[in-house]
Amino acid sequence: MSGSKALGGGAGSGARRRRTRCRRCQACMRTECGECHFCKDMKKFGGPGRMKQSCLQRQCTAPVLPHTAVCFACGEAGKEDTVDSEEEKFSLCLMECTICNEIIHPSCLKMGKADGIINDEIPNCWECPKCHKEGKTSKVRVRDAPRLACARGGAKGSRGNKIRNSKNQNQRTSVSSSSSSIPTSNGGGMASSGLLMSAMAASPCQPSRLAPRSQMMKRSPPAVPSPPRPVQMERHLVRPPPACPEPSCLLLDCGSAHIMTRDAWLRVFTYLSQRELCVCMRVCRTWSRWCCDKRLWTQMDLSRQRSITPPMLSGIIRRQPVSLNLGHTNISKKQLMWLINRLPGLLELDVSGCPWTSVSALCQAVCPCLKLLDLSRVEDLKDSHLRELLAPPPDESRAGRFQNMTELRLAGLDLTDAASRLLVRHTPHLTRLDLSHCVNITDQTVRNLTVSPLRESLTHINLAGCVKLTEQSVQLLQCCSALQTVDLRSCSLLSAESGQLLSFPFHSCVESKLLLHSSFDSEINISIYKVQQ
DNA sequence: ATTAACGTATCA
DNA sequence: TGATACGTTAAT
Repeated sequence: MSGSKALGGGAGSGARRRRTRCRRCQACMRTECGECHFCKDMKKFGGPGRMKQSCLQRQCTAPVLPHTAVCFACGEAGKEDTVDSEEEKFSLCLMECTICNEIIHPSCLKMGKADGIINDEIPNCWECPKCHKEGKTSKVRVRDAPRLACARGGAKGSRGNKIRNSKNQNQRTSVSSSSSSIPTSNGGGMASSGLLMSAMAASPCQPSRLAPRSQMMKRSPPAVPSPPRPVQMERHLVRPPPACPEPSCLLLDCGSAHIMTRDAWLRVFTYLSQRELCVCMRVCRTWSRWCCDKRLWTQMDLSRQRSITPPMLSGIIRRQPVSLNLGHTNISKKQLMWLINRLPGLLELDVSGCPWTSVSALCQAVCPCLKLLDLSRVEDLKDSHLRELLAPPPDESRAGRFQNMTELRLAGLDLTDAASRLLVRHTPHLTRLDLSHCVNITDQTVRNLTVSPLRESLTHINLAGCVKLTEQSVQLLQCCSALQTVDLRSCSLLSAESGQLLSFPFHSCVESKLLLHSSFDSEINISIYKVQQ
């Protein structure tokens, strides 16, 4: 059956309108990847065209009401473009209720608009005052979660179907995640709502109430107390915020705009820690939006968090970091897969100290942008796993999935010399390589690296604690023309003199330092640094 | 008329 | 329960 027949039983507004692309978000602006499951199904990519789904990289983050949508009360379209103030714009835009599906101008409501609960993640989406007053909120939240969540679809069919529908929705934003709801660390599927980042200690409020709307400078609690959180929280689609969160200024009680514009506030916010940003998010709805600006969250560090929770995951997606540290967490495979597939702009990922059973999620990920991957001390990571991770899938003759990686950290792994051949073959742009404390690698690894094109690109190499390395390695490293830093500390077979063999060949090298120190009486540690002016 | 793809039914 | 199929809607 089609979604068009999805009538709100007792909902009053009739057929639910199907949402459509905004055509403006980053996802909408992308071209089809041609590689994902859904692209491969498309006729244009040689598939049968049965699935009829959009490319996974092109999942709209802000699906809009169709432009044929009209107000249930007055029959007219959205008229927000005819006015200037935020307040008036809201009154005259079309809002779709996630519970009864009714689309209406808030100004056309007889009962007043202040008790509606706006869904910040999707344009023109709220729980209308009528439904809210009738107390439908929490019950519906559990059972009709799909519609609440993604503002698409949702026939009033059987309960089971509704749950499954939500899954379909979420699958659209993942490549191969087996779970659509936000996964819990134990692999379960329970999700929670909101932007909360409990990992960041402070919990930003869910700024979804209308009532404090005209008093945004005040730190005020929500005017309407939140309904008690249901035991099973809704599953929903997590969307990143727009690139420049609206509005552009704060409105004061008198109706004029506060002298500090969004851009000015954003400059102030750049001086705050992530913890402080979370506090600011509780001030008001506008600040909450502004503080979600991804420019404030380019780096997110959740390392050593005891558990990675669904709110943390949605918080990460909302902020779209460029650099993400998940080192030494208990993140599950499902969670990692869910995350990675929703962070198309991720450049740096740290999963050091996590179990390979979780990290193996990367084997199914599409992250062509990734520049830095830290796999140090990943539990049970072997050569074969590295091959699985770096090599292209067997059915494709194309390049590996980390072709553009420039920095790889493999410290403390149980790798052999075979691993270096994988690096040479599948990470051709590597400039920084950390193999420290890989105690099984030998001179052969250094030979493999230095006879390959990597010889020209490697600038930093860490071989500290590789106890099988001999002076041969030191000699081999001499032919690396771009090398700036070599760490050979704790290589117990190397003598102080062998360090001197490493004469840096580049002209820019003004000084090479040979640091000798001894952390253990029985061991000579050599560290050689090139110091550039 | 054509294309894209949403939302739900159904399969495995 | 995840994967797949497909009628139908929205845009052009």
